[in-house]
Amino acid sequence: MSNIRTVARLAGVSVATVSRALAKPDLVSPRTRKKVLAAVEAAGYKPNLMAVQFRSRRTRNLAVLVPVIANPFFSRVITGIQGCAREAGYQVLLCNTQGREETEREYARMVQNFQADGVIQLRAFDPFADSGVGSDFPGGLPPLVNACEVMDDCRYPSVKLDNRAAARAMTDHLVRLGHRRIGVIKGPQRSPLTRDRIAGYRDALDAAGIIYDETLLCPGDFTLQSGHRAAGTLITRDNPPSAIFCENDEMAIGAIQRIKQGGLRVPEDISVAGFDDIAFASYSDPPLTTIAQPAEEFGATAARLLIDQLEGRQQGVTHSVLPYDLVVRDSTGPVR
Amino acid sequence: MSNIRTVARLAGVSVATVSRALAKPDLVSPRTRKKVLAAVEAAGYKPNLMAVQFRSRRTRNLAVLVPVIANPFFSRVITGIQGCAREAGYQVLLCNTQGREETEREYARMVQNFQADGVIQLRAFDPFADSGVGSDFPGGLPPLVNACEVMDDCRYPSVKLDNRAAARAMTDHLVRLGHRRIGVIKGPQRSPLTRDRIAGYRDALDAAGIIYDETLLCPGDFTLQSGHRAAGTLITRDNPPSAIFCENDEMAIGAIQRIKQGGLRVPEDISVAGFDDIAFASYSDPPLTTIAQPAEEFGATAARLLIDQLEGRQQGVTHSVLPYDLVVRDSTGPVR
DNA sequence: CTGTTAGCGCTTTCAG
DNA sequence: CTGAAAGCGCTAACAG
Repeated sequence: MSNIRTVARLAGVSVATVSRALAKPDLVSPRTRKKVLAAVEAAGYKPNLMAVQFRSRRTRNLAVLVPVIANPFFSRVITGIQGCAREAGYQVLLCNTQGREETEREYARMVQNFQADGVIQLRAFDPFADSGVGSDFPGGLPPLVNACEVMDDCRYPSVKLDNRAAARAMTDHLVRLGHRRIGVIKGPQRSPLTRDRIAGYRDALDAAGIIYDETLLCPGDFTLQSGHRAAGTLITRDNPPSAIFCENDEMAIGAIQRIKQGGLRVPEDISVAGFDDIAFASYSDPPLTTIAQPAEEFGATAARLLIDQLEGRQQGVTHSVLPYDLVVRDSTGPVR
Repeated sequence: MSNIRTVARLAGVSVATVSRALAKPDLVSPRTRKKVLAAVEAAGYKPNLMAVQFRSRRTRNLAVLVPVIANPFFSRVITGIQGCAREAGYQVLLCNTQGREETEREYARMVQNFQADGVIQLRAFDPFADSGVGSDFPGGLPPLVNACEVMDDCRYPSVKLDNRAAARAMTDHLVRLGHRRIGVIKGPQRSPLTRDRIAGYRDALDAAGIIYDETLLCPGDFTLQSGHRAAGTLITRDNPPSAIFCENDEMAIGAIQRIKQGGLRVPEDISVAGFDDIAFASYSDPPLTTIAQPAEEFGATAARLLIDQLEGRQQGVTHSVLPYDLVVRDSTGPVR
C-alpha cells in the first residue's frame, strides 16, 4: 500500500505539496498539481482516510438513531438522509435503537469518541441529557438534529410536521362526511406525536361541537398487529364508532383487515383513515385516505441542518416545519 | 478533552500502562488497573477512537451496499446485520446504491481507503472486479460477503436461499391446486434471482407435464406499480392464466389490486402467489400465499461471515444456504 | 507557491 | 509487570 511519501518521492516534491495538491488544489501551481496527480496514478495511491480523519479531527460520519429500521416511513427518511449526506461527502452510520434510551445514549457517545461528527435522532429523546457534555461543543450544544418525532422545547435544530394541524385536517375531513363518533388508534402513549395528533383531533371535535369521548381512543404501537387488535376492540364494543382515525398507515391497514373479518365493509359501514402515506397505502383495499408526509425531505433537511451546523455555516437553532397533505382515497366515506 | 496522557499523569503511570489497562487488562497488575480506572473516571476520559482505529488499522465499520433501503425485505436484512455487528462491536455504514455499479464501486473503495474493514453486498455484482485490488488482501480476496442475491460462481463467502427449489415448491403448490396456465411476474431481467426462480418454475411445469409458455411471463421490477401493471397485461390477454406467481410480495399485492379492479376475484377467479413474506403479506386482502425467507438471518449470517473473515477466524470460503418456507394463505385456491 | 517540521492520540515493540 | 521510545499517515503552521 503506497502512502503519501511514496507519491512525494515519485513526483519529486514534499509530502506537504502532495497533501495540498489533493485537498486544496488551488494552493498549488498547475504544473506541480499535474506532476502529483500523475504520481498518484502511478503509485495507485489512495489516501488513508483513517489518518486524514484522525489528523483533521473529523470523521465525516453521521450517526442516525432509528427506533426501527424495518418501518417503511423511517426507511424513506433514511433514504433522504443518506442522499443528502452523500452529496456533502458524509457517510451514514446506521444505529437501530429499538427506542431504548440506553442504546441511544451509547450510540450518541460515538460523537464524544470521535466515531461520528454528529447525530440525527428520529425520536423525542435527548441522548446527551445529563451527560455532562456540552461544554465540549460550540454553543454548549452537542451536534444533534432532532427529526420526525421532536422533543418539546427542543434545544436542538429540528424538523417536523405540524402534527396537530394535520390530525385536525384529517378529523375535519371525517366530520365533513358526517361522522360524529370517531375512534382513534393511537401511537405509543408517551410520544409527542401521539399527544399532538390527539390534540388536533380534539380541535376538530371542538370546532364541530362534538363532545370528546375518551373511550373511543385505543392504544397502539404503530404495528400492523396493534391496528388489527385495536380495531377489534372498537368494533365489538357497544355503540361503535362510524370512523376510525389511525395514527399511522400500518395500523390502518391492520384495522381494515379486522373490520372486514368482522363482516363490515370499509367505508360503507366504517371509514378508516391513516397517517404517513407509505407506498402500501394506495394498494390497500380500499386505498387509504391518509396524511402524506414528505419523508425523504425530513431526512434530507435533517442532514442538511446537521452538516450546516458541523461546518459552522449555521447561526442559531432552526426549527423547520414541513408541509403535510391530506390525501383522500376510498377508505373514508359518508356516514350511513 | 482529556487524553491518555492526562490519565497517565493522574494515575502516576506511563501512557503505555494506561493503554494496556484498558485494552488488555490481564497484562496489568490488579492494583495498577484499579489506579488507572480511577484516573479514567476522574478525568472523564474517553479514548479517541479515531486514533485507536488509525493506530490499529481497523475501523470496526462494515459497509453495507443496499440497492434500495426503502424495501421491506432489505430493511429486515439490514436489521439482522446491524444486530450482529453491534454484538461483535462493529458499526454499520449504510450505502444506498440504487443498484448502480459505479456507486457500488465507489463505496467498496471505502475498504481501500480504510473507512471500513469489509463490505456486505446485497446484490449480485462484484464491486472489486478488475479493480486491481486483491493482492492487498489475505488470500487475494477483498473482505466481502455477498448475501441475498448472489453472483454466479461467487468467489466470496455468500448467503442465499435456494431460489430455484423455493420457486419450484410454490409452483408445485399451484399445480396441485389444478392450475395449468400459470403466469409469472418476474423480477429485474438480469438478476440471478429471477433466472433461478424461473428455472424452478419450469422444473415444476416439466414434472407436471405442462408445456412452458413464454408468453405467460411478464417483466417487473419488484415494485408495487410494476406488479399492478404486469397483472393488467396478463388478465386482459386472450386465454389468461388462472394463477400468477409473483417474484416478490410487493408485486403480488400490486397484482391483486389490479385483478380486483378488473372485476375478478382472488383466488376464485385467479390465484396469486408472492415471495418473501414481508409483514404486509398477511394483511393483504386476501392474505398472501408466499415463500417466507429468514431475512434477519440473512443479515446476521452475512455479518457473522464477514466478521469471522476479518478476524481471521475463517478458513476457506463458506457458501451458506438458508431454508425457505412455503406459507399457504388465502390468495391461492383450486382452479375453477 | 513549496519545503521543513512538529505533532494528532494511541499502540506496540523492546528493555528492564 | 511496567516504562521509554518509536512511529502509524497525514495536515498545518511557519519559513522561505
